Amino acid sequence: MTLIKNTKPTEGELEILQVLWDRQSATVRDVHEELLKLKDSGYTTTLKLMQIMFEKGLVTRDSTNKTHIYQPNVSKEKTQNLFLNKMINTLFSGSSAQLVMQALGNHKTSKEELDEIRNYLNSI
Amino acid sequence: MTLIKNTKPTEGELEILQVLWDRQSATVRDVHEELLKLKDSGYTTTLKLMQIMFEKGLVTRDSTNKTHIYQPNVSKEKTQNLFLNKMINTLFSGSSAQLVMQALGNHKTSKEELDEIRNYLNSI
DNA sequence: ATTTACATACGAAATATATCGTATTATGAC
DNA sequence: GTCATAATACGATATATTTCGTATGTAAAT
Repeated sequence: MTLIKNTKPTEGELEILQVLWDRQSATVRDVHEELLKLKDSGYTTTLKLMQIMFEKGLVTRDSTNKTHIYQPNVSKEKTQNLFLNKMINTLFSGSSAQLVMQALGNHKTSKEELDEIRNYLNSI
Repeated sequence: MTLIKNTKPTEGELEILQVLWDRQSATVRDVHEELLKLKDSGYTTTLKLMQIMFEKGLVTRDSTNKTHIYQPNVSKEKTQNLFLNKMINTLFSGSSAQLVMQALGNHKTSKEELDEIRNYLNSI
């Protein structure tokens, strides 16, 4: 498969990326054990997914040793924006403000977080 | 199929729901014509999707006449929250504030919208 | 050297989703 | 009534994604 960037990761791929973003790098077993905390699945399932992600260019890996070591090859920020923009367009009529207010309104947000946002707003 | 609420709509289903939310109610042809502005696809594709959505309970329909009239059966707000929460959890470590700031930072947001958000923040 | 423990590779099945062709039916025009 | 038009129903195929079994390789322990 050709290395195509800006490809939207699937659900399963996102779960794996989460782990890689947290740890910087990890083996298939590392990732798999982390995923087991969330859901049941076989080891080879995780392996296969990570192999596919490698082919897609979503991750890199060091295969000098028997046990490969994987790293994310797309940034968390870029990926967040990819999904945010998609969502803003398909569910919020293209208005980020609408999304923001909806997000603030329905998820309990702490005073500290709200202050943080105010500061951020003023800095723009 | 059993009517299961709180089911996460698929991509295609979201596109259709968008149209229904805008218009309150619409025929398959109405929806299809709207979708054609976005992408190519056959009429029966749209039809089939809407039939499936009906079975899932995502939409209702009035079938007294030959041409059925469809209505959304899930609210836009509920659906927005479904996706927002999912996204906050899987991509923003559970922090809505993080999502909000990321959304404000990368999508161009107008002065007016920013003011609107400030007002909203103060009203909490 | 053989066994054991893990690792990768890879094909195939299972599942979810999207797409479309065709048969059938209803409606209105003639 | 017949024909043309347009709608639904439904099965089949296509595509994407996930899951797993099995073969195989490698390294360490015995």
